[in-house]
Amino acid sequence: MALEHAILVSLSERAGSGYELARRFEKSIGLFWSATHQQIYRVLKRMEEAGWVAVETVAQDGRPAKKVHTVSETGRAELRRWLAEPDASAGPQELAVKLRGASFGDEQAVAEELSRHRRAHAERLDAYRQIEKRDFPSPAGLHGRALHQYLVLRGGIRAEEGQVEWFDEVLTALRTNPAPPTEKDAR
Amino acid sequence: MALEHAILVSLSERAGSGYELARRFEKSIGLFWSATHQQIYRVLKRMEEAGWVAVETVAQDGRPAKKVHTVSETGRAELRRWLAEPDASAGPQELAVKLRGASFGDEQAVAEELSRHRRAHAERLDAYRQIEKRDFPSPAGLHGRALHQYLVLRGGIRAEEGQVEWFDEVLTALRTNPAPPTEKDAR
DNA sequence: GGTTGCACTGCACCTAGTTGCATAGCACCC
DNA sequence: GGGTGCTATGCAACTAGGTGCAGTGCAACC
Repeated sequence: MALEHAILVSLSERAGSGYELARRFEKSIGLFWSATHQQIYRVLKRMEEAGWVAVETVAQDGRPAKKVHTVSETGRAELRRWLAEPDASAGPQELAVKLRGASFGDEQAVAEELSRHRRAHAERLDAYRQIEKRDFPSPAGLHGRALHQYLVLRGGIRAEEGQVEWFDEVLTALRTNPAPPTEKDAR
Repeated sequence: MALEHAILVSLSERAGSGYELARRFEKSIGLFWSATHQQIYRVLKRMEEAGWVAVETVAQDGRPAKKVHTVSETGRAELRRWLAEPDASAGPQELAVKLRGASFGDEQAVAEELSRHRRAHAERLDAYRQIEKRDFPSPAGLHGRALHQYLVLRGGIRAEEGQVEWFDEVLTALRTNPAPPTEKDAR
């Protein structure tokens, strides 16, 4: 599930402890991605060992000390790498994480990845529609098993339509309002 | 993921070997549910031990013998139980399996389960729309990080809209063309 | 006659992720 | 004085699922 990268995005937005991350994942990010504190602690440890994050223990009064994790330069590089890397098996959640993290890497590369996925979903949608035409030319009178199968197919069609429309909305918006050039680009 | 029940539905439609199931899951069912042959073999074994399926080894000429799995009365009972059982944590795939298998149990109970989920998705959609109104009152000029976050939220909204519309299509169709009464009901 | 591919089963190992529990101090309520 | 609940970390055990590999026998291709 590439939880590592979701955490990199979240920590890039704001440094935090495992506990804080767990709470963020319950809310904003967790609306479309769930992770228990256990999983987060384990992944954070792995990321620390890999040098993606730096850890600083911060004492607090009245509560246990927390370990604040900050993304290191190595981590930033890894995030940039992952953002630009094509991944045909990525699902909507992964793509949402990539989009959400696009400003920490190359927005244009993320747009291209989304464009590739748009094509794949459009093809699948087309395949579904052909099945619909072939197997259910007149769905009005269906009932029982055939109706159920038809309705499941309709669900697939609706899901793919929604996906494709979303990709179009995203790609249009990114083209209309691209990220401002960074200092690096300006040099 | 309740692979057991997806297999029960598939085997109820037609008895088959592990290999055949694996190929079905690549196609029709696998459009929205994937499973490797390994996982299927393991689950079939478990189901056999639980008495949900009966196994018959069928010799074939020119190819290895296959083990044809047939759903037993215990398995049919389990499927009926699962179909009627409310499950708040069920995702679209699980619900699609329930719908696809509805004719092997109580169609009305499945409709009620779908109706419950419709409500949950409608509530989540509402919550998303409020976030949209509050945090992005005028999205036209957004760019960079804020734009990315807005577009992810738009994805959530579109997904929930699509879900709710699908539930409505299904519930309307089931109400308009309900399953014909079974012999059991007629008694 | 050798390679490739398909049908069919299964073992062994690995990864990701969940659940249950433990610890520990403080705050707040009754 | 005791229960509940929050912040904060972590271990141990379990489940689900994927990957890699292996064997058998036939058919079809070149």
